[in-house]
Amino acid sequence: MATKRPLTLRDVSEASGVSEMTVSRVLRERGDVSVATREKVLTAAKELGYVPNKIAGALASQRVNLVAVIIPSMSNMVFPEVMMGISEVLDETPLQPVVGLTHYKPGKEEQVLYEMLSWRPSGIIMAGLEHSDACRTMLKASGVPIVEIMDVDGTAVDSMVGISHRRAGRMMAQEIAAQGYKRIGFLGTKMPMDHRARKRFEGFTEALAKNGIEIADQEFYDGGSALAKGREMTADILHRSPDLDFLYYSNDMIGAGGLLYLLEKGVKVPEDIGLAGFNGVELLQGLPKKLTTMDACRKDIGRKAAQIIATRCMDDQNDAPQTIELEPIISLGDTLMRS
Amino acid sequence: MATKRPLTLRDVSEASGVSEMTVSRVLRERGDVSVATREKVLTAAKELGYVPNKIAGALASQRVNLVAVIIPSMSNMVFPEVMMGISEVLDETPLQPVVGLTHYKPGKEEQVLYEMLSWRPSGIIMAGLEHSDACRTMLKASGVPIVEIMDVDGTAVDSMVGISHRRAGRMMAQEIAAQGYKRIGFLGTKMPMDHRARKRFEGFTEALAKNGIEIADQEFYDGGSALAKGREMTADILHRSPDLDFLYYSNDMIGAGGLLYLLEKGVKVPEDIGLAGFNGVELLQGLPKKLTTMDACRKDIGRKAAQIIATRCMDDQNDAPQTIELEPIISLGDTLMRS
DNA sequence: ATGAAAGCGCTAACAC
DNA sequence: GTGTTAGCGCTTTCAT
Repeated sequence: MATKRPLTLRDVSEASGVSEMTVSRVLRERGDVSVATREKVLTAAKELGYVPNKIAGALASQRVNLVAVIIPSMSNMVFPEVMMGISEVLDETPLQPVVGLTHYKPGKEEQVLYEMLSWRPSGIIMAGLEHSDACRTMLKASGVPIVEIMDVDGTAVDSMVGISHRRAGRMMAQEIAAQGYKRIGFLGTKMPMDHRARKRFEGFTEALAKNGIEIADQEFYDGGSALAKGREMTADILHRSPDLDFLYYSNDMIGAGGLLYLLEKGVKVPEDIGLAGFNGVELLQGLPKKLTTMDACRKDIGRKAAQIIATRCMDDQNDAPQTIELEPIISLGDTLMRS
Repeated sequence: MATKRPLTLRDVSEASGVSEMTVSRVLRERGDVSVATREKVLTAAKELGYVPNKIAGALASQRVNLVAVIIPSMSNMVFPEVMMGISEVLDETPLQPVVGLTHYKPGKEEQVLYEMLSWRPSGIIMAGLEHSDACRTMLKASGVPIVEIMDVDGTAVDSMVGISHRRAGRMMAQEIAAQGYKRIGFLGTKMPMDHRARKRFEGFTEALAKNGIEIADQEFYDGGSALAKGREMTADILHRSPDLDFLYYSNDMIGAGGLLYLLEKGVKVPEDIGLAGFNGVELLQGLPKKLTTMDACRKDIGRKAAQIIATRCMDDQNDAPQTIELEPIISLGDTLMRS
């Protein structure tokens, strides 16, 4: 089987005896075409197995129905859910998401953005608000709608939709302080580039301070199975500070590990030690006790972001930049005492 | 801020006083260009914030360094790992992966493939061996290297790399029978389109039969949190068939749910009941007991598939189709007795 | 080492 | 309702 030249419109045109232009119209369902010619064209195209060349189409029409989605990672459960929200909305439009991963590295982010922009997407959805100057410049120069997602604690290039992680941290601290916990430990990741985790932590300590409480101890991890790390870190921090009465985890996975560990040890949760995580992952439904956590409205964020892009691209309404702040929802669970 | 026309090569050409052609050469690092002009061009390009238009570039050069990766889903931990293997290899080349999701629906698969082909990718990596006739036709007509991954029990359009799921099922059955378990239950998903799970089940029952054992009971689920479903299903099947002494789960997540449930109930695992799953997810590291499972070599599959595509695209060696069968590795864990 | 001309496969804009 | 013409922004090829 020789490597064959891919089929072109011209091939379909010749096979059907209709001009290239009309073939193009039929295939794009644009403009009026008589039923007879339409049939001829469709038949010819199908028989040949013709697949339109979007590269040429995009160049000619100056339109690419692609939305660049730039996120840190796909492996921690949080972004797949955002993606679902995005797809749900874009599926109703001719737009298609294309994702690029940054792995929380600013350098990679810049590179991925450049790469994406070189395909001239119709819109951009990007996680976070902190980007290099180069990124901001490219974004502004792109001339397409941009939505920064997940976070609203900062300044957006264009639109943003997310939650306030500072506020989320404060809310959880309030809840914990209100239940009378005093000796609080914080367990998180070692990622300096995870700005949202950082903001949560800042809000958390700030609200604790207002209640006259200081973080008693902290522990950070890096890589490996989060569930296993949650166990280890919990063991370590309690070994070092046995008098802790509450553990705040920066994500649900390590929280779940901690919970499993404490339960095995026979520690009474939440009486002896209270626990809380962040994110509301589906996994938690299957745990022996429901971990107290906070839902970051991930799917909703995806939906809202996609909606902004879609209306701006389709209706071509050059809308003003929007800011949508969603309310993180606390899920009390069974690992925090309730008065 | 008026919507600005995106920059073109011409803009850089004018700004630097160098012909478009030479600018193009500098930007692509092809052909000899004097250091002086090179500097001029680079400076101008950076100052303007020029981003090359790949659409035009691809059309002119008839080359698109994109590899289409078509997989069912990103949310069950198995494909993200395959993606890592793919990226790892493609990162060393000019090729870039672009993923499309089928959600285990043949109709969607066809649609996604068509969409992808219309961008004229340099290669295609596709999960599974069972595709509609339309898909096979498109694949063959595409004229680019194709690697079907995950499974080798069947016929590939071109190359394939994966494990034999039938064999994996047989291996686990052997192990279970060898340990003297007799009353075996199977718990899986309701997905008729998950051919690999089906093949594992077939191999499993076949090998059991050779040992004079028949599946004693089965249970299927559909949607929801896999961990929670694992609990429910385990409760249900044991309620119905209290005499079961082994449970084989079609994936590790429901297996983990079952394990957690049984441990809470005070059931002795693996003495009273043995347990096994499939896939070797990282999560398992944090469980109270290590679930017996089988590693499907997902990352390796990704790597090998990407290598095939890369060599065929780059070195342009029109290599013959390859078949690479990887060995699934059984991980004995603590939920199966060991003699 | 640099430039000019001719397309790549399609669609916008206009004829008819 | 259908066809013609002229590009889209690059790269290839060939001159210089």
